[in-house]
Amino acid sequence: MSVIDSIDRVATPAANRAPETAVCIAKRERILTVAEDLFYRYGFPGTTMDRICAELGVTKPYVYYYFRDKHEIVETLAWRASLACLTTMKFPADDTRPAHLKLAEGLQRWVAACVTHFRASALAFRVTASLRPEFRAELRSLAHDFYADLGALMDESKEQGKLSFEDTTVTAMAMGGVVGFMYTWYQPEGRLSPDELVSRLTTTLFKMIGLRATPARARTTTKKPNKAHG
Amino acid sequence: MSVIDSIDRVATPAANRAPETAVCIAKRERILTVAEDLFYRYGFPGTTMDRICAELGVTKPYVYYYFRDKHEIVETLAWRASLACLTTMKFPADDTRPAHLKLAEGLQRWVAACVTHFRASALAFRVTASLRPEFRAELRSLAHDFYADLGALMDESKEQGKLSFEDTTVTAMAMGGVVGFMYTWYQPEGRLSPDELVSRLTTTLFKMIGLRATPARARTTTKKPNKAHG
DNA sequence: CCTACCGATCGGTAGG
DNA sequence: CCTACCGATCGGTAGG
Repeated sequence: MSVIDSIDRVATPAANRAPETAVCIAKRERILTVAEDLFYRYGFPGTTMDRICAELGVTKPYVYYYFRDKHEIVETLAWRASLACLTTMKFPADDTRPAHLKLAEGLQRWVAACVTHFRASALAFRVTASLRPEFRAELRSLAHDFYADLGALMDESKEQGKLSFEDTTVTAMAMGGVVGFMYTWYQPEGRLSPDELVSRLTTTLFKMIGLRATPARARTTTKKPNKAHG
Repeated sequence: MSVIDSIDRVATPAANRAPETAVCIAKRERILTVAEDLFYRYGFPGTTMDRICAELGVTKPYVYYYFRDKHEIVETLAWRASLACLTTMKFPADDTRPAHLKLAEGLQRWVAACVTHFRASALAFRVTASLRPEFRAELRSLAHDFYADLGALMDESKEQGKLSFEDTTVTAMAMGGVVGFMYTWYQPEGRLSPDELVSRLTTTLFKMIGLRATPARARTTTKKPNKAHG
């Protein structure tokens, strides 16, 4: 998969920098975790390298050992999230189920991925202007492929009489708004649990295309431990 | 209306600066037009005052004569757009139509306003981190009131058996995503005319809440002359 | 209404 | 001798 290859191109440190030992990877991930939260809260220009370092309790050369520059950090985050969200409409070649069943599963996965990665996926939209043009083009390409897959499944299901909607493109974009805009209002500690939110949003998407099916049980990958544990 | 009052507080120059003559207002508007396009394309931090001045063919003191600082420009733009989009669910006290008819009209107006102001409304979402906290709070308050009105109309219509949806808040937020996310994909010179886009998006919103009504003829206020003229 | 210029702060990197 | 890291400071540019 060329798509899977490209994550390494962005996310893997160059040979002359941090090696890929378990310790280095862990430190690298810690930087990413802190940066993700700061970028989400204060935006890309509003987050200084000094702030990231302060939050980590380290100095700048520490961070610059693991990342070439500030852009490599935000691009790694945005790329991971985009990859997680925008490959959910791909199915193996030997998957011969009818289109509307694949679509139902894909939409469910899409929503779940967007809920899980809502912080980082916000980056892909909000900091667009701060991203390098080449990287923006890659994100656009990823999104383009996703909407092509989504539109194809929608059209095929519609031809088979399983869906009802007016305009494929506008409806697909409208669905993109439903999940893509979530970062403006979603609060992980809010009224709904991640799984409940996924379920309700998936139901909404189904309704938008006239898909009559019950969403399967949601499965989100929450990094933080659940509140029920405390 | 306290809401209408507040536009002056933000948009009107202070007394010790530019007077409100027709010429001054026109110059001010020209700055806003140029800035809106640049902010939309390059973001708030990515748009330098030098760039705005270069685009206008003036020097910085010219711009600083009409605006106190960079923030006043972006806040004027964001406030106008937000006001236009987020007061569409308000109706006169003597409007005694059933809730679902008001809702249909309100949704239509909302979509039309978002299409018309898509550049500036993008600011309200994308440059959030760059806005002054007090101004962000005012935008949030405006949005809060809007969703309160929207939710009330939705609930009332639902009680009267005119609508079908699962969760009021999630559905309202999902609709917000449909129109709010438009700035990421809408191209004014694209396949659909503004009116066609408004019509299709309104249809999508109606479908999300099970509202069975035909959207009225769209009316968008496009500032640029239509292509059909050329 | 312009030229010239400031205080402050940014991302990134030198030597040790 | 290498890695991982520190204190100090660089050049360049932002808003004003």
